[in-house]
Amino acid sequence: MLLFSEYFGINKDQNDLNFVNINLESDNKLFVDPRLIDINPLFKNYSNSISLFWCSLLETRKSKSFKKSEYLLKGLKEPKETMLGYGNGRNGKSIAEILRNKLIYSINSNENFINGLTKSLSDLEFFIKDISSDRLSDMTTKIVYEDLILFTQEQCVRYNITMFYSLQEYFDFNNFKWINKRVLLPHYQGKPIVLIPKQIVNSESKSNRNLSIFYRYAIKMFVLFDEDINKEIEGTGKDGKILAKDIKERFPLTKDLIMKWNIKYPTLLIDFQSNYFSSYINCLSDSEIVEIVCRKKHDAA
DNA sequence: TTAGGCGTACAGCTTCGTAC
DNA sequence: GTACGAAGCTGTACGCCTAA
Repeated sequence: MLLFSEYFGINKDQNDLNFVNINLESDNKLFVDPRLIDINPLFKNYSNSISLFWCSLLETRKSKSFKKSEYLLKGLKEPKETMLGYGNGRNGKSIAEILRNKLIYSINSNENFINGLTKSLSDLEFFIKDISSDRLSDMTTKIVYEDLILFTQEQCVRYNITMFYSLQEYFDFNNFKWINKRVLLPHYQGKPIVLIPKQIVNSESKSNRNLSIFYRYAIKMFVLFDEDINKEIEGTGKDGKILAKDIKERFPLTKDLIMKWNIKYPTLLIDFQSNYFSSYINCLSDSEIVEIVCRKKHDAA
């Protein structure tokens, strides 16, 4: 294991660094979480960029501009330079290559998007199959890539790290275009590195539990009180009371189901995010980040 | 054929409800 | 008030599908 700080001669621990002190020799199972960006005022710029990008994507649906949708999504390739997520560097699959058509189809046909029941990019993971923490992280990273490059350059200046020019693609919000530009970045084995602020990353387990939490909330706060649905179910509780487990058995968790419930209960997602989910959105501690980055040491052994 | 990535099942822990 | 069982929550491991 070779940490970024070790390679570049920074004599500091994760607690003293503003960025994720990545392991340069393998993947770091950390994910950029757009919800952490939204709640942290330090990253207002990032949050604005994500909102703007998301609104533009929805706008292409209204104007039926499929080519523009394709254009916006084509730049959301896996950012290998961050070395976060699954399998960076070898067989990483980009959102642009695999899911572009599915995303465009969903945005144009899914009632949750058509009727404005989804408010942000992060909601994609609830309603579109094959979109989970990793791809959401990739998309978010690419949308705010210019800011991340600037952040990396600031850190390099602070710690006196030599940077080299490399060609990087990012979204230019002034002209609303993907552009390729030569930018200065630190290099490891000839490859550029982009640093990620430590306050916006989450762990694999925390990122992947969101759908389950939403499912449970929907049952507890909406489905259990839905007389139409309850007519179909035989309760196993005392005096035939319908329990959450009865609902779960009758309606196993799928993204299609979540999509249907969100249409059936139009306030479900808003209630969930404003009243309940906010308590689950916490950034990782320094020790948790270190544990995840160092865990790879054991996996690789 | 291999490995990444997602979905899901399950184990273990915590919380809640009921009976005494 | 306490003990015990049921239900709920969270983290993790595994299986399946798909792309390289």
